[in-house]
Amino acid sequence: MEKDRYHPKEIEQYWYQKWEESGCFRVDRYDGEPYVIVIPPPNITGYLHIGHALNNTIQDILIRWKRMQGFNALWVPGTDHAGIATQNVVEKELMKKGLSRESLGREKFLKEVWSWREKYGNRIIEQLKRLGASCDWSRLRFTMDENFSRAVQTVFVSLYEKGFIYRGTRIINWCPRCTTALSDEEVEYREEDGYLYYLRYPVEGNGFVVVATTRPETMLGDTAVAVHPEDTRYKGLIGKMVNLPFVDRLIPIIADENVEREFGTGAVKVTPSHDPQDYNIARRHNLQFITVMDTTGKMNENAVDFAGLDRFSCREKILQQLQEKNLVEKIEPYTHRVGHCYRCDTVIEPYISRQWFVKMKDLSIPAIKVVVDGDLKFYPERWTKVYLQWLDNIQDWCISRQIWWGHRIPVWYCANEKCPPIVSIEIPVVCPCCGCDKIVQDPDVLDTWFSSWLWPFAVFGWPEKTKDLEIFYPTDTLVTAQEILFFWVARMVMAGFEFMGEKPFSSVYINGTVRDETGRKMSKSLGNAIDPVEIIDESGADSLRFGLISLTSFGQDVFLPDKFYYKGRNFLNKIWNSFRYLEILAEKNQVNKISFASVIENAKGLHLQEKWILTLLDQNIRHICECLENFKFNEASDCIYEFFWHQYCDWYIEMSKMYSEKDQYLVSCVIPSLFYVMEKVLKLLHPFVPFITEELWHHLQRFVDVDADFITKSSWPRPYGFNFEETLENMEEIKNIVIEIRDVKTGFRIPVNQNVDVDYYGILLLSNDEYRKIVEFLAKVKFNSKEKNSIKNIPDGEIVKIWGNGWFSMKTEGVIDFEAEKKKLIGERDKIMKIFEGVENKLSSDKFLTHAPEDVIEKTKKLRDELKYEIEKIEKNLKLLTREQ
RNA sequence: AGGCGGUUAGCUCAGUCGGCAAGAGCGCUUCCCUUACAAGGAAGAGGUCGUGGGUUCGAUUCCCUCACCGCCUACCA
Repeated sequence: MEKDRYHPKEIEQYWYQKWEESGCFRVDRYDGEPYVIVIPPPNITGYLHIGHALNNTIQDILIRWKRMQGFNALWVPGTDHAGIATQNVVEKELMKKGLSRESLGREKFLKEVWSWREKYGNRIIEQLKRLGASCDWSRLRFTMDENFSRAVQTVFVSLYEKGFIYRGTRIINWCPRCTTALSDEEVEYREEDGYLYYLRYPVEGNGFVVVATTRPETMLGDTAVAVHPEDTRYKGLIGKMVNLPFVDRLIPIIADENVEREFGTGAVKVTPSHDPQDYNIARRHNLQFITVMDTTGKMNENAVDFAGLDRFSCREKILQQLQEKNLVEKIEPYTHRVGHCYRCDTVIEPYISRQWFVKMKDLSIPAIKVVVDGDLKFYPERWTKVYLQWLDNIQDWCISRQIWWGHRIPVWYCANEKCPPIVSIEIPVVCPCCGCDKIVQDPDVLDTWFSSWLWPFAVFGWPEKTKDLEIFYPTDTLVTAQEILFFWVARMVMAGFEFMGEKPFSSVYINGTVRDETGRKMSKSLGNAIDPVEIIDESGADSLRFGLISLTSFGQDVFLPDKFYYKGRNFLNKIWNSFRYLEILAEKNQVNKISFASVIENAKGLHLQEKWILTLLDQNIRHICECLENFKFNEASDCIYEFFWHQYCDWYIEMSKMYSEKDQYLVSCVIPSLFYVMEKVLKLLHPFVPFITEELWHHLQRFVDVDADFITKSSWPRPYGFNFEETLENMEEIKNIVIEIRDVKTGFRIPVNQNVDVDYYGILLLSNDEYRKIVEFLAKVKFNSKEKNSIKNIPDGEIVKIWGNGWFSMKTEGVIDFEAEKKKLIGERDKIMKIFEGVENKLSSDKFLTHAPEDVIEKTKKLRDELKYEIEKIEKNLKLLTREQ
């Protein structure tokens, strides 16, 4: 261990491999209390992005912590087949080779996808390993595994038989690029600048009715014009017919209460096949449904002269021709929300189509109840409301997708159209209704989320009644991102109750979203992403993890600055080097086997600094535990950071340097204490920075008997019960006087390191030999006790400082800049004076004294005294400065 | 249109169940390559805690108003 700088690269690789080889994360027992997390399965097309890094670091912290606490801690990993996304990726690959999905045909295409998956599907899994994720990889699952397919089929059939799944012709969201239906959740709405076009429709007989629309091309499919029944402007028109331009179709003017009188002209064109509201109007009024586009967004034969045009070119052309016919009243700029496909960003087309749906209302009931009853909790709590709101307004779920990659819908249709669909897990040979063998399977596959929602139990083998399922379901904590609360979390809860009769997890921690400096979500497509893998390459996963955790508080979004991981990186280096110090110290003093037992036995005989650091350690252990229990990860990491760096390293380690080599106390108490605290800190840090702590754990074993061969398998620290409260105050005072002396040295250009003589009188702390020696060592001074009155004989060129009821003085280098010092002191005094006056006022107020609680009054009085003392001290120093004593 | 979050040091963020002389990391200033660590050490500078009200002995913290930023829901063509 010769390097003076921590190099994580080889170390991280080495230990991950060792952990896996040694089965550190594998759960192969069913005894003990389980603690289970199922991973939000990343897409097989995915790369690790910063959001994954945060999400999985949190899960890893929880699972490592629980594992060390002795739980039978299982983290189940896996990937999602991501139907549309994966199919798109593979199609793009094929395109490069001049091939297409259609040219290959279904079977060959699926073969291609599987082989793509074999090749790249575990890329993100490997990246998770680099992050340090301690999943049980022997349980790695994939949503297209055989057992998973079985689960999906079972669920489909079961819901169908219960009447929850039905097939219907509805208006759905259609992506003309992916040529598939999407669920409502898969559409992303964005504000876009468009136009509101006011079109004149000739009314049969005479005149026009003007309708406003953002999508003029849909007019070809209009089958009515609707107005509000109470709208006086149009009352006379209701029941009349309009002659629809281009298609030469007579359509009625109807009255419907859902028409907003204030919007546009108050008259709305009705296109039942291409608009959800119009669809509803049409059903109420028995209107005709005319589809004017094909599945790729091109106008079809119903669009007469416009057939074959893309929907957007058609828009232009129609406008042009309408203008030529003088049928455009006006065009207004208009900002509206346009739906886009969440996988390819193409503008969604509302489209009438026959699809499979799940009725969600009944399924949502237990999912609502469990949260209302408080048996399933969200952290932060505010997500409860979002979740419940969505469930309260839940709509039927469109689950069929017109793609090939995914779980094929287990439904067959008989050639005889009168026979009902055959819904079955097993592949049917003949139609059970008519007995003929002319049956074909539904060509569609199911929504990817129709498999994901089974994740918490399907990963354990459901519908088989496995031991895993029995022991590990329900799971404990789900850690996920806000954006899949509806897609996934809510649906998992519903599925959990429906198929397992029990909630799938009891806590849901929603981690914050990582955004860039403009507040946008970080994503690869936006090109604003920080690549976590690059950070791991450069500074190690531990740095990344620590930096992320310490920057993101309880479920709060974060704008990540670049170099955010420097905090972690520097911290690791500090840990590394402090450990090196311990090693060198132990070696120098020829200490091989360090036992802490005798130190504990003799704890009362310890010196101030040992009592102090051990007491602080216990306090911190308690606090960190509390933080973790409440998902306050940043508070926990900051707490260890502060304790380790600014107490242990800055003060305790420094104090250990005051002993000469092989000093009896150093060997028997100081070194054991140094190692004891180090051991506990490594354990406390392990969930956050697993690699470096594992590495050092093995160095530690040269000196200390530890409780496990891997730190990963060691036990979580508990406070021993050191409770030397009184040392805290003494140490604070020692620190304060050391800082004061250093300040004086710095102020008067004495090298902090230079040992100087300091005369003093009346400083109580220094009358204790032990304490005085500590101060002398840390501040690099030699104290000489003086008489009270000798303050009068201090020669020029020496600076005097008041401390407590006494003073100390030291020679300065060269000439003292009295004016500068005076200015500084006056500035300080005035600042404190202001605060003092405020406190005085408070204490002279009867209202304060009668209303405020006792302890606050006491505290305030104490503060006043301290401030008063500070002011007096500064004034005395001012006097001394000009030797006016 | 509703709902939710945010507004604290130059930057990124903590914090406060109301009682601090308001914190951290980075950045900045001065000094130091002191035998664990320059990815370091020592000493500093820097904020009237978004606006305006209210409650209170006391508000950065609680309530209301407004402003700005962001997110999520919603059938206004």
